[in-house]
Amino acid sequence: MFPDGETVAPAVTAVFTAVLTEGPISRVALARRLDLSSAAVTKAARPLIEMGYLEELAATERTGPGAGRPASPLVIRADREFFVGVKITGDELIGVVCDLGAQVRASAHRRLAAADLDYVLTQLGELVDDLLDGPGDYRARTRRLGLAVSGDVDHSTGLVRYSPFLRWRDVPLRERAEKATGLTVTVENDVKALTTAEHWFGEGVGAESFALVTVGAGIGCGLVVNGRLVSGSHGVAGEIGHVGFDVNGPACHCGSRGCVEAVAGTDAIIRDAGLRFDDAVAAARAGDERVGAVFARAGEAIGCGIAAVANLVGPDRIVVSGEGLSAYDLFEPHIRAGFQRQAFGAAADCPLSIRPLPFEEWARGAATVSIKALVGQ
Amino acid sequence: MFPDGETVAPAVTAVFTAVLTEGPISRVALARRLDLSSAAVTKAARPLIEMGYLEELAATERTGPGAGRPASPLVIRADREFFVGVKITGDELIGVVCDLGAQVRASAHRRLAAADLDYVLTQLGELVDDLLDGPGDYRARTRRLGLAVSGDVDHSTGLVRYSPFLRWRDVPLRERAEKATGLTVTVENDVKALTTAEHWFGEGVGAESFALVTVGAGIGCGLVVNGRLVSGSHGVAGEIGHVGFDVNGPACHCGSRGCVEAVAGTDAIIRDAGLRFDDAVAAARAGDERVGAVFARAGEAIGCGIAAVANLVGPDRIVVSGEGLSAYDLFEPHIRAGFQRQAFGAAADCPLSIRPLPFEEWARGAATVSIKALVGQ
DNA sequence: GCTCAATAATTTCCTTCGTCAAGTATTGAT
DNA sequence: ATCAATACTTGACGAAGGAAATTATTGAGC
Repeated sequence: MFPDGETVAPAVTAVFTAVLTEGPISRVALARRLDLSSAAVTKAARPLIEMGYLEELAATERTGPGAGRPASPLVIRADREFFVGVKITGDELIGVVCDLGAQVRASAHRRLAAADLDYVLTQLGELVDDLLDGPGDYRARTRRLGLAVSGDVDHSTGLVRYSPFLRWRDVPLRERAEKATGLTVTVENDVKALTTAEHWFGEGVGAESFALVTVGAGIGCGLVVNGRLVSGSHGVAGEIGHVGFDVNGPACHCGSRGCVEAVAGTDAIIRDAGLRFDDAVAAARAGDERVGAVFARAGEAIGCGIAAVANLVGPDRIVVSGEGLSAYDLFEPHIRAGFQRQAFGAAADCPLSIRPLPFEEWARGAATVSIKALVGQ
Repeated sequence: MFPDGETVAPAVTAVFTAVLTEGPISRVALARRLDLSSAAVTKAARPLIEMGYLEELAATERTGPGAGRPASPLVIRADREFFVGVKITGDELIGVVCDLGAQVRASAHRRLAAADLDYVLTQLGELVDDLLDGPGDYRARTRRLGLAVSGDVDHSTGLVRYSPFLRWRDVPLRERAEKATGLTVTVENDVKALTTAEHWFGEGVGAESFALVTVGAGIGCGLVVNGRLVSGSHGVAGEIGHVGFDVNGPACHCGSRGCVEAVAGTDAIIRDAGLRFDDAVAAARAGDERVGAVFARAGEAIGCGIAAVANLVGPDRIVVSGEGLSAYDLFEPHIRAGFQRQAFGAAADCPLSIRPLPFEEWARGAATVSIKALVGQ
């Protein structure tokens, strides 16, 4: 962690993380929040301020009775350090530079003509150079790169065990990418990266448990329980797309029938509508009832899958997003209906945010993972 | 914790818990397991031995190369302290006395003529007295009572928020039961209690993540993720019974259709077989194909529900149990088939233990919760 | 303006916990 | 016997937080 890999006290990590995700926040508030003495917070904050990661904000408006010394809230110095995040897909690299507050400062992408490792690494190196040496002069203050890859990824070793889209097996991606870029690299599964981003910097802030559902070609889910990301012991977790919806439904590529993904994945919609995805969206928007019903059923299936998550782990809040939600307007009410139908008891009260995914969000997730690595988590 | 509520060092708790669940185990092995120095283990073990909770076993067979001082494994002194566990149902109290190793030493039960709190507490007091003052002389070495109740229970305050079967709402059960019995009381949801029992003393030992599925009138599920029990922020978690199975299936009491419970709960089987549950079991065993198909479909639905858990959280292992599994032979193959069908990728490799639930197991779960409370968790 | 109560932050001192490194204990092999 | 190997114990030390006193900064009341 931090400039030269020194280990730091737990309280320092805790304070940094809390300011990062919940700042600006005063020392007393931190002490309450983290169950520490205010003395401990003062001590933990000092080195962070000295290293330039935090700064004190001028006291602003008061909250309490009105008497007493006003708090001096701590905030991140967002431009203290920058982070590169790159999402690697089968045919494209999407890269961003984020500041410490996970705000996107620059972005770039490259089409990939192939998926073989050496070629991808060359392209990655060039993409990172483009980002860091372009306008903004980020190079000097950037040490870390986060990579987001779909599939089975061992975050702790940086090994890509298996990525179907890239057709990679047991690729030591961290090691190779560090050589190719000269940066300290962190590798994570793409959905988990996005989940972390949303948990630390998005709508999941402060949640003890949280779920992020991505809707697209596949339907996935990242899970935070008891404040920690769920990994799944066999490398499988969050496969909401293969929760059952209709035993008698259409065959799924997984071998079963009627999985959520077999009803609501992009391919399923193309199949049921008999149109390309964009055309189906257009038709439904134009009022085609038959195609509209396809989206309705798909949305309902997604909602039922989400309800399964709510029923099983009971998260504080759920965010639904993904490139499939470019057709947000067609899905949204049906996702909610499916969720309400299937959520049991108080699970139905779980707040559900449904919204399309901004471009670059996946790459921002990758950058977030490298911020998390800086903090040492 | 411990004789007089003193707080103890984290390492002491860790060592005690590890010996409890994984003993006999030597100090070096504990040090490796808990990522502590062997010196720390020595220091943590000492007070536990002095208080009589642990003892040293004579060194037995050797494992390594053969040279070197043999290890002296630490074990629990199971009879150091006893724990009462009582499962409270709408019409019965089932109580056990367990030793520190969660072995049942005595058991008793009482039918309940009503479910009103004062009456139940009176009966509870008498049941506890029967257990402690009967043969075995447990009274002197028993300080704790664990209570398992179905429904929404706040474990930390001992408040029963809502229990449908008992028709209790916001009952301060811990407080009242402590007055009625003179013991230190811990209250927990019944499925969570059973899950803890299995995680600490049963087939879940050593698992970082673990699921226990109970099959009966309702179908429930307890979940351990990252070593911690999952609570669910709205008091809902583990509602595997209301995972979707068949959109077009029979109406469920929850308002949806085709939930696992609506197909595989005891009531559903009675409905579909047109017979009382026991008669249906007999008919299926006698080869009645129509009734056999009812069990087959029910088992498959349960298997799909379990697969949803495996797909979403990827536990190290899953145990399926419950009073419904008195018809174990009829369910088992179909549960496995449904699971295999719906489990995605590596999730299908998750070990599945399916077995009927011994009588008293629920009460043993309640006792386990009080053991956990002793250890301070 | 001065004093006081209220709240925030800091300082100083101290306890606690766990590590390190050195030592003791107990074995099998030569 | 001696030695290597492994298990455990001891005592000195250091890092991390807590408690309580102290300083800082405000508004309210006079």
